Amino acid sequence: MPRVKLKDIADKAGVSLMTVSRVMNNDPKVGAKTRDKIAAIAQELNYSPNVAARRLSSSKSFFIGIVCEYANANYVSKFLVGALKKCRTNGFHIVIDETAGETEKALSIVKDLIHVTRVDGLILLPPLADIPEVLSLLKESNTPFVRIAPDIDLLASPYICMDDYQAAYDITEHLIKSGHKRIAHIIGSENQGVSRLRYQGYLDALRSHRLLMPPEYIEQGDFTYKSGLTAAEKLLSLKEIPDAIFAGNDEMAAAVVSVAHKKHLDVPEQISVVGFDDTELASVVWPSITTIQQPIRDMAGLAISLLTEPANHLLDTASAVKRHVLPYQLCVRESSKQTVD
Amino acid sequence: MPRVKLKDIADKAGVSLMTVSRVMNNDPKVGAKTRDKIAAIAQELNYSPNVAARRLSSSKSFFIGIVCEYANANYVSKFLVGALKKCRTNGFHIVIDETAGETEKALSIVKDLIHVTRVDGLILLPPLADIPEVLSLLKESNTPFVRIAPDIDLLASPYICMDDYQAAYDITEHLIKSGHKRIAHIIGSENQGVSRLRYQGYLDALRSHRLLMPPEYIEQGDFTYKSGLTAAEKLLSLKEIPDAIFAGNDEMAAAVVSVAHKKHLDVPEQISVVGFDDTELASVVWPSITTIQQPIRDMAGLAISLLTEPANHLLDTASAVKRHVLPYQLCVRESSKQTVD
DNA sequence: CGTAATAATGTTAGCGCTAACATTTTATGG
DNA sequence: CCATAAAATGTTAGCGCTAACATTATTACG
Repeated sequence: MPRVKLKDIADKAGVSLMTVSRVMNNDPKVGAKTRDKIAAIAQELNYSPNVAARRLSSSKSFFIGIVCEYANANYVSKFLVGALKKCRTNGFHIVIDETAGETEKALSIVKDLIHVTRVDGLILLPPLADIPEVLSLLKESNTPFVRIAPDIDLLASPYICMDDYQAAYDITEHLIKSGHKRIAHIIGSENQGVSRLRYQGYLDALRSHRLLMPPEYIEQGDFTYKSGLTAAEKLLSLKEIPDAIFAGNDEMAAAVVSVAHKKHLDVPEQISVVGFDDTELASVVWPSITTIQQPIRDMAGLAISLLTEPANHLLDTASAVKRHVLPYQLCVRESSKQTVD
Repeated sequence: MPRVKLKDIADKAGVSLMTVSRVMNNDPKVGAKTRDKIAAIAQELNYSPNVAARRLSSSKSFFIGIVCEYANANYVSKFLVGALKKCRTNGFHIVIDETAGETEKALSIVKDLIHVTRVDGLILLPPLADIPEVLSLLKESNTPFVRIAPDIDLLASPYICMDDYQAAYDITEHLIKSGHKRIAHIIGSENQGVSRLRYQGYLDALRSHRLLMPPEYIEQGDFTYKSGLTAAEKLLSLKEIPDAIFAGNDEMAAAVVSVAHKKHLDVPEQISVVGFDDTELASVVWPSITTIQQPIRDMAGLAISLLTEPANHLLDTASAVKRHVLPYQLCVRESSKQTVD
């Protein structure tokens, strides 16, 4: 069964194949009736365009580049899966490259993607969304790009993120509503915007519930397990220890659980622990950790849509929607006490 | 700078573009001199074929399918990165699909990949490498495929794996050479071949060093953190506790560390702990866990090579090399005592 | 040396699609 | 009702490559 092509649809509709091509590419100058008729036939015949032919005759490459720091970081892999799925349905392909920790490499990678691979669009994953040189290169070269969770120059490009502030607020409130009164927080890396947002969400949730924590309930971490251990040691050595700890991410939360066990504190009976990000770690350890799930796959899908669906005119700076905030999810697991009311 | 194409090379070499095409496709009927000359020019001009054109005019799809259980499992993501990298250099593209736990879906996914996406080759990741129905479907349809770490029907296709037995032997020997005398083992899931191989490697290493462990030093786990906790609780409650524990994977090793801490045992001073797989977890926790690193990216690269490089004649059952064993690496980290000699 | 077989290279016609331009149809307005 | 603009559709050529067949150069051997 040879695949159905434009000609087949054209014959069936009694038009030229060019008209069909126009419909497929959302060219506005096709009559409404013809358009509907053709769309219906295409649907009926289950047409899908031949990417190779399209690529050959158009000036597009149908490649989307993804640049990240470490390609096997957990969130990168989730992102990849989401991106590949979306691409599969619309004929684009993914090229991924990583800086492997050397931030300077970002510039040459992006250059290569633009000039050699000739990507039609680019996605910058954190923390690469915040390199000024890369941003200006992309703007100069007129390459459409989308950033994920950027922290600087928010008008430079469309970007996709989640509401870290609100999520932190919610998870703190979850602790409060479960009856906790002494809630500590371990802040993430100082130089990352999300750490501030999560901290602020925590503070504001407490304030709305008229709770006030002593300053020693706030520890500074850096998103690593080890920093979580240090912070937890301090928090759990206070005269009056917290009855809940909100760690800035899952790594640190896992460390808190580990220290609590060492001190023979039962989680969650004696102390609740919550994290952030819903990494693999959070569901793998025991007790599994209550956390905030970022919609990574959806972010990826949206990023690809923005770059590949012509309706989005990414380069039309004036009209394009810049900010896309996706919903998160609170995953209540075993590490936090359930509401008792 | 428009890309160099076959015609450019042909002109420069004074031959027809067809001859150049033949050289590019390793067609044997090209004279040796011409072949070398053309190859040199292609190299010089830095030619790379236009995949779209190739795809359009040949009968190949230049798609490789990857089927896995959970696309965001850690090893899958590493595999993907390796595969994408290799594909980038040879013009193939990846389509990934997942069964999401429903093994029955594997069959329909594979069917779809073969008949709708029309992949040129397929990669089955564990545990999907061991579904008899899928294997027979693939054989019937004459689709080249490669399996990663299969456990059944080893002649059904080429496959790529590492030497789990030898790696287990090595890591056990690492413990012995560091002066450990009482080494326990937590076996992985009963129904997975690798559990057996790792257990056997452990046993044989002990035997070569004339060590004998009491039967209570062997615990059965199932590769989960939780099963690791249970096993560790038992092992660390024995009258004479082990001075080292080799867990069948990192999840269980992390659980052992956690229980050891709870019992106020210092790792590695009082007890060494080693795992297997080198998952993210192993380097994230503290102390970081000594483990065996599987060469996942290389496996992916090799799998893609096997499927895409025509020299490999995968379908030529008689001649194809079936078994590819890739080297692993022992990653010595903080959780095991260093050799003192 | 000639002729048949074989090896090496060339020619032609598309693959399915889109850009660019050509043509036809429809709307607009005096 | 016709000229003119605008909208809708059609025609043509070619993107870079390969399959299939056509041709030419080389070798083998009686």
